[in-house]
Amino acid sequence: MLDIRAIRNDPDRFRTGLRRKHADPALIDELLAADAAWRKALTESEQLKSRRNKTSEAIATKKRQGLDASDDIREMREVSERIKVLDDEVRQLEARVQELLLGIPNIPHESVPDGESEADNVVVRHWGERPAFMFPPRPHWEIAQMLDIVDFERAVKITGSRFVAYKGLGAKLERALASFMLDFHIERHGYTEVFPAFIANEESLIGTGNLPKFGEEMFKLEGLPYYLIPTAEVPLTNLYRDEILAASDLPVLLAGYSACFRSEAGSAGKDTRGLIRLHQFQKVELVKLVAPEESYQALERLVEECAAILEALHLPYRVVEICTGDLGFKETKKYDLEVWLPAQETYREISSCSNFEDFQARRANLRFRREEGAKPEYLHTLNGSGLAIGRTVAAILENYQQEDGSVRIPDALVPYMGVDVIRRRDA
RNA sequence: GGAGUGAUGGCCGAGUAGGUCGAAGGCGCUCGCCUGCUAAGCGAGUAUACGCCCAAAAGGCGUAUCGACGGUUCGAAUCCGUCUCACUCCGCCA
Repeated sequence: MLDIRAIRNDPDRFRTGLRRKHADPALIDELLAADAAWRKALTESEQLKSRRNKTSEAIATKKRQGLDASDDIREMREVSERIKVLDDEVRQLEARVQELLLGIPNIPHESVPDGESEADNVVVRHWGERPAFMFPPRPHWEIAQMLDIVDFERAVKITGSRFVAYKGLGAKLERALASFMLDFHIERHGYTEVFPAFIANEESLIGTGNLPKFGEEMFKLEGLPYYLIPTAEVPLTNLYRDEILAASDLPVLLAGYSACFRSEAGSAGKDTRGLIRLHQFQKVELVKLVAPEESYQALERLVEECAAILEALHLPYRVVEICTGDLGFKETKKYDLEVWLPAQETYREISSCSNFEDFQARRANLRFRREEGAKPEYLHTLNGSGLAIGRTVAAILENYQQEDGSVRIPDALVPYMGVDVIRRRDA
């Protein structure tokens, strides 16, 4: 949520920001109109209330002195009627302002490269060497099927398409990756592990910016104001909702493992095979709550922390800076980490690291005090996937595959797997 | 799921035959005094949000807030209704 006062003071800055993001700058004018109407009604109502308060006191005084106050009472009866009508109006206008405010996207940071679409994103750097195969590399779903570590067909019986069941060493690989990533971030980067609920209420989803605009992308529980979380970002960011932290509490660094549920996945008919695009996947998510002046440095650091996992697993990747046109609803700046998938000969997003500045903090009322007695200020929130586990499995299967169909386990993962290679049962 | 109790300021806790209650008192905190140091003691201060005035800060004015929403009333922390949450007991359960 943007700062309404900042918008009143300098609407052009926000119109420009929205234009850069290819959002409609007229949203600002609509908001300002509603805001002006709200303030007008509010002022009128408050003036009447002031009058009523004074007169009510006068009535009390008169009655105590045994004087007649019926004229005042008759008059205030009318004033109160008018107040009731006005307050209805005020409530509606205020709700309108709030609704508009919740629907306006965040504006890009000045450092974000301009661009129309995904095609204009900027590759910042590459890491690692792509494996050279002496045979045509197989796509990960073929490898998984050959090794019998993911059951694509049977899983459909349980729920439907776009769900899978990991089996045997595939299931263990999922589990190993989750443990490995969590341990890595906790031990090396100072995160605190949080194991959150996978169901969140509407307030939480408004807090992170998933509601009110993106309800269609989530699974909602029937008859309840609850949703399956689309990412652990939701519970982690909301953990301190409506709280005022001390400056000494910052930065808050949270690492959480969760299943993530996305109802939109697959609607475009892309990535119909394999582990890339599913209605449920697991992910280790990193969330940072930081002082405003530190958030951009924290973002760079976050990218490195997520990249460190890929490096530990020796998976080639590149870092992409997202341009203004491809930036999402709530972020001011975003980097994607894309891992190399040899069978598709392409880089695929495996992590997304964003700064939201105070956009989520306003919605979730996340504040801190610089010092005892100081006025509370909104803090800045960031998050990054560290990493998406299904896509990491896919990347390991494809990058570590061998000609006979077996897959080596990255050294860093061997202690967690207990084996250094996954072979076919009949091999 | 059943029964009951409760919800007041950073915390504890008064206040219900409706009016001068943003709300006693205590604790905590801040500043000052006192004190060889600490503690104690003494004094003063100590909520938040929003709107308006002001170029802005300082400041001033106003409104709202005693779980939430709605009602009664000229006027509600106090009366009525609905809801939410917390706690206790019982039942069920991994």
